[in-house]
Amino acid sequence: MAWSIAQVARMSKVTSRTLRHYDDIGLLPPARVGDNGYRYYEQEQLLRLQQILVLRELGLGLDAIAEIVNQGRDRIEALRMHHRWLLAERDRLDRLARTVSRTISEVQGGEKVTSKSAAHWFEGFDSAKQEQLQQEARDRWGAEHVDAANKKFAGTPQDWWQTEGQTWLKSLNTLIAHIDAGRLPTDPAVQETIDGHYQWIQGTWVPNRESYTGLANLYADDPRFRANFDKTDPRLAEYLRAAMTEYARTRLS
Amino acid sequence: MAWSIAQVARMSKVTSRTLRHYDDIGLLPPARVGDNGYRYYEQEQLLRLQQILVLRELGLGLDAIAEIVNQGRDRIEALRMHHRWLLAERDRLDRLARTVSRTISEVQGGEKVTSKSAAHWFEGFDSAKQEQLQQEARDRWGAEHVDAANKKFAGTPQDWWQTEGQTWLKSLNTLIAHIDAGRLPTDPAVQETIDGHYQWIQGTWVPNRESYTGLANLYADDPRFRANFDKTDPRLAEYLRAAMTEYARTRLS
DNA sequence: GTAGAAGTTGACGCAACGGCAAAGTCAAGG
DNA sequence: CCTTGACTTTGCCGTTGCGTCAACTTCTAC
Repeated sequence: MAWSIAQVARMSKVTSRTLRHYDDIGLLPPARVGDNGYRYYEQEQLLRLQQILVLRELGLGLDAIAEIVNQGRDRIEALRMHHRWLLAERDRLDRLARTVSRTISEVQGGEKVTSKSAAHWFEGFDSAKQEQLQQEARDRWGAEHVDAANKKFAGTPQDWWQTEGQTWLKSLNTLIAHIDAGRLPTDPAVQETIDGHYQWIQGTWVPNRESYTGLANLYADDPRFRANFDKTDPRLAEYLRAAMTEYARTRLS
Repeated sequence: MAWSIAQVARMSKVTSRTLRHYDDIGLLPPARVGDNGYRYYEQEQLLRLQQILVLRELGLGLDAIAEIVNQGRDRIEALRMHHRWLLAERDRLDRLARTVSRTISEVQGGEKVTSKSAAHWFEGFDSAKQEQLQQEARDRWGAEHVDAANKKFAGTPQDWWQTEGQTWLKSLNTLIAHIDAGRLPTDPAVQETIDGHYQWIQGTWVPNRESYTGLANLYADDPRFRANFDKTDPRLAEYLRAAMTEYARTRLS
């Protein structure tokens, strides 16, 4: 079923002016615009609006919200991530309340304040920064193509590794050869190997500098990937991180 | 001890530019300005800054924050109020997280959405409004003069009622006479009686329209006051509320 | 047809800073 | 004393995300 702009505004407590603004900037286009020029919204738009409001609540700017909302391909995963962010923010507010409690005690105690104790007065105010959440989302979706490829073969990470992963293994063996030859991760030959990986990735995902760097960190830090790399060669994970990070820095924006 | 602006900025994670802005608008003047023109802050200012940051975190505008921070005369009470607001906000974020959890379940269930179910998607987004918190603070301080007068006599609310309250009781008896005479709360004679109350209050507190209205509501809604009014005459509380509200509307700004 | 509600677009203003420039002050080292 | 770099000042401009308002169109009920 479809809702008019006023109905959506009432449900969501967002003004119709804001909804139009979000349409203007492409953040939340309506499902359709009638012959009369009126906007009509469907379930898909309401779900998207909820995501927007969560991220707005968490203090993100609209450009960051657009990026996160637009790039998510698995809605359930996105919602789970938002849920986790909300719980983290809830816990931060709890910490804030505890900071105020502590202040009450100190003021009642009439103690002389020092630089050290005063610093405690501001614990919890340093909220999750836009960049941190944005980066986490990028890391998340950077890993998505791996999950998607894994799902495609309807198997476990080990299955992927034994099949599609063999292509990737060839690249890894090349990297190991680079290591044995004493080449730095920044060496042009190493970067060419990484470029092969980057071209391969583009089949399902086009990362930018930040998200490709995020993927590099994921390979090195996530136990699933780390275990496989270490099995092949214990030097590999960190070498790969350095090489991919360099590639992202010099060739991506 | 005194802190420079950069030291305060580092402790509080607020930029020095913002601290200067707060000085400019009178929200947070420094303890003193040195001969060199530099701002120096003391414990008092840090405590005030913490309050400002709490209220900012809760979404209040700076003008509302100024009002709340400036009017509080009992710091401990103010901090307790802020603590309570933070806990309420924390609980709201918890509700938001639950809303997202519910959405996850519904989307996974693939159910068709109705107007009724969609409305649940936005539960928790309606945060505490600036006006609500402002009003609560005004109510709080509106009641403060009663508490202060009560403390002055170092007794219980009943003590106050038996002593200073007798002056107040005379006004109430006049109001009861107005009721018996069938005069509406808006009647000029009634308003003159309320004016007597207003003049009496000014000994300890100068309310504006909103805070005097808040006091009217406090008298009618707070069990301590309500019980005393009902004891005198069951018609009194609501009549007083209406009369004081009218007085505030027509004579205060 | 009329009136009021609902919706549109466009434009302006506001709040709360962040960033930057220009200039002054301070402290340490030569 | 001079120099340098860190720290601080004031003033000004721009940004972001709306809220408000005006002028106009569309819809619905009487």
